[in-house]
Amino acid sequence: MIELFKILSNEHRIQILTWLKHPHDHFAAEDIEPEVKDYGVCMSVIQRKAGISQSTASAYLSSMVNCGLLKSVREGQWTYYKRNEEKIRELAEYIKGTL
Amino acid sequence: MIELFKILSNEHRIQILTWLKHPHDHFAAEDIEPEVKDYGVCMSVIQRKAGISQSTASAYLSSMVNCGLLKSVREGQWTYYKRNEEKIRELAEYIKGTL
DNA sequence: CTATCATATCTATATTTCCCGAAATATCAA
DNA sequence: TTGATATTTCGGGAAATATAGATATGATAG
Repeated sequence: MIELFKILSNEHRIQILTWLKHPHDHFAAEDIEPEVKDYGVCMSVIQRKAGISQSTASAYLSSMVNCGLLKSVREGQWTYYKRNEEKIRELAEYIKGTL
Repeated sequence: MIELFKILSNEHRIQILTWLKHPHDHFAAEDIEPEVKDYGVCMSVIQRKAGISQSTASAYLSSMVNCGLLKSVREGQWTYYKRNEEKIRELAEYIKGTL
């Protein structure tokens, strides 16, 4: 849980999380993998939009996957990221119930 | 909000917050100010229980007041701390709704 | 007034985080 | 194979944070 809060203590990471909540409101349609595949958005697209270096984007996104906030799928040379809604719900429950 | 997550990124501070949720389960009755006064628990008591230095306790608690998680009342030489339930509810709502 | 207790603040140092560029790796296409 | 693109890993400097000890302030008891 502590780890989760650390990850959320950064403007860019929060932003990425909210962008991915409604990808179609924030990314061009061609930058979002088809609903059927449910792949989300790939790193370079997120990186450009966030205005951070690729190494930083990579580190951010993998830390978000590690703590369970995001899920990723590698497809060829691309890695697609999308939210893990369950984890986010869990976090809200924890704050409401336990904290 | 970012600030809030930073504050929550620390084991001791999370612990203090949960202790203060049900003070009677975690502190001696005489260390809790009367319900009527609704003052909560004073710093030195929290500090001893947390096993941190006095200066650290002071910094933790005032940072928690600053970000709205706690409320404090100074009474003579003591400062009593209690939770700001509204802020905590707001946080859960933010995560559930906006994030 | 003096001593003492509770708290706040100041100073200093160790640790962590932020975030980049460069290099390495992976994949695909020609 | 060569080249282009996507991603990951490595190394590190700057900035922020953590946290202790020393000191200051303020209240209270004797």
